[in-house]
Amino acid sequence: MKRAHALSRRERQIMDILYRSGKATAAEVRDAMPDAPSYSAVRAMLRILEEKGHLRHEQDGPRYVFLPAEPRDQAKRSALRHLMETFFDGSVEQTVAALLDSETRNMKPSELDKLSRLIEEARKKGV
Amino acid sequence: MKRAHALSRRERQIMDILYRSGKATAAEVRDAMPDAPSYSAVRAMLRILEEKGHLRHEQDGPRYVFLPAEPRDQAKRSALRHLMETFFDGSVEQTVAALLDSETRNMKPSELDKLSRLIEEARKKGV
DNA sequence: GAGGGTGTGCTAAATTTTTAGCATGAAACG
DNA sequence: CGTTTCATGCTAAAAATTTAGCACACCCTC
Repeated sequence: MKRAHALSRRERQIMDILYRSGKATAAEVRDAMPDAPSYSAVRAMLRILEEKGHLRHEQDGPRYVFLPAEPRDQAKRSALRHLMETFFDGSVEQTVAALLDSETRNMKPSELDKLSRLIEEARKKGV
Repeated sequence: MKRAHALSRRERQIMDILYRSGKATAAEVRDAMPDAPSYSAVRAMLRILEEKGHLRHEQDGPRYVFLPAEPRDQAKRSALRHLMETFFDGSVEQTVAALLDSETRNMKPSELDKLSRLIEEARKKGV
């Protein structure tokens, strides 16, 4: 995620698949696509993304397994920041509010407890 | 944000500018681009995005002002969900934790208070 | 050994995206 | 009024992206 808008449609899709799964073979990447082209088209795109420096490959037995070049933590941070700036005026509070607002129904009390704890810890750190 | 990977590089960039600012003229969209092409190239892209149904225009005096076709709240929700699924295994808790982790230094106690309140409200709603 | 399945490297063509310029109209200015 | 500036609609070409097929290699089974 070197620059927010450096990737094309299919490139973005492939990178998201890799971020979600951590790593994947070309066949796995292809299986994760709702609108998958041919196997060789997927491989060609993976090669291009590697040339561009967005991902790398490792040998896994007879085949390659692909991983994002950028550490996941870093990519997370960038993605979060970009989302906040695009939709929430850069505000953590607004972002969290939207998260809680849209997902409340699915959260257990224990999860809410955890969040409270996280906030307490953040309070200590911030002082 | 009809489908997570429907937009190309420049299309994505333009939609993000519109979501960020709410609405913009072609000149304003262009000014917001770090790597802006010509004015007429920007207008051409805006026209294409409108044909595809992603945005609409209104007359504002002598010029058009462009707005996302999708309500901002809806787009927010979609974007949040997509981010959570891509980077946080779909977990609100993990997402919030990452937010707090990376932004703690910038948050005032009053903002943390507000978050605590939000969680309390979420707790009530969820029961 | 032959055939089938799976994998890679590479190439080029098809397709999509992006770009910019032209023609025209309206408004502002001297 | 003439000129300049700003705006739109439109077109086509340049550029980028995406696609798929070929040649080859390796492995397994019969």
